Amino acid sequence: MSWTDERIEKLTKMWEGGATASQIADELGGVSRNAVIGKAHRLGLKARPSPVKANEKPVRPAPAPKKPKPVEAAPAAPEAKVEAPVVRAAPPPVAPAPRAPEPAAPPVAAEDVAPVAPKGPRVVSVGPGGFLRQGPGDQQQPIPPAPPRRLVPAKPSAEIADKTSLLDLNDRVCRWPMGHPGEPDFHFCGDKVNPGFPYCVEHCGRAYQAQLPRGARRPPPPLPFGGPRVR
DNA sequence: CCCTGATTCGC
DNA sequence: GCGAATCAGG
Repeated sequence: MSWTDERIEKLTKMWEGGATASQIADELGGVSRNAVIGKAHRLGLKARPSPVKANEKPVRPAPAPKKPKPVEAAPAAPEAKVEAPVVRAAPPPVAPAPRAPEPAAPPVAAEDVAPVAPKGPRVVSVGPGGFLRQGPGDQQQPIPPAPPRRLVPAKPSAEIADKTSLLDLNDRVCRWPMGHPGEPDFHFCGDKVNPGFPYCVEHCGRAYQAQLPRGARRPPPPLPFGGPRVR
């Protein structure tokens, strides 16, 4: 298989959409996960939460037992890089994993994104689109989490006709997935986004409150309404 | 073990 | 440029 423009485009969109290399690989077909990653890097679109890359260590002493690297003389500058904790709204995956076995724990790792003071009285804020946000003690009857995977299409009629495909995604349309990738009628919501968010108002309502279904959820995600997701 | 992405390097 | 092999963390 060769990297045609179409395949590259699909790879790019899925990669940026948060799909894993494996998902992309067997979605494209004919390529391995490694091929996808390799291509992604060559395209210059790396930079995504890597499980391995989280901590940045200048470790490069003896990685290759079989393929030693000849010379690497680089006196590392004694610069301790302290990454400021980046606060961002937690985005559910654009392309839900069809193979994910458990409905539990979709995207947000609480310790990942919650350097926020859990103090304060009732906090009820209103998002740009008008949807309400719950405060810490404000455990409103939790709407069932409803992770993106078991959604029934909200618009039964507009299935094939004007569905928003992966390639139709842009910064102005809602990226909420409807159905499962790979299925014939899989598409995205496609409504106009709630400004500043990757989803429309309706799905913002789901995306940003579904994360505290369990009673144990103490810290509600920071949710800076100023500017999540810069892109 | 499974998964993930990153990197290397022969082709 | 490509991707298997490998590494390394979760």
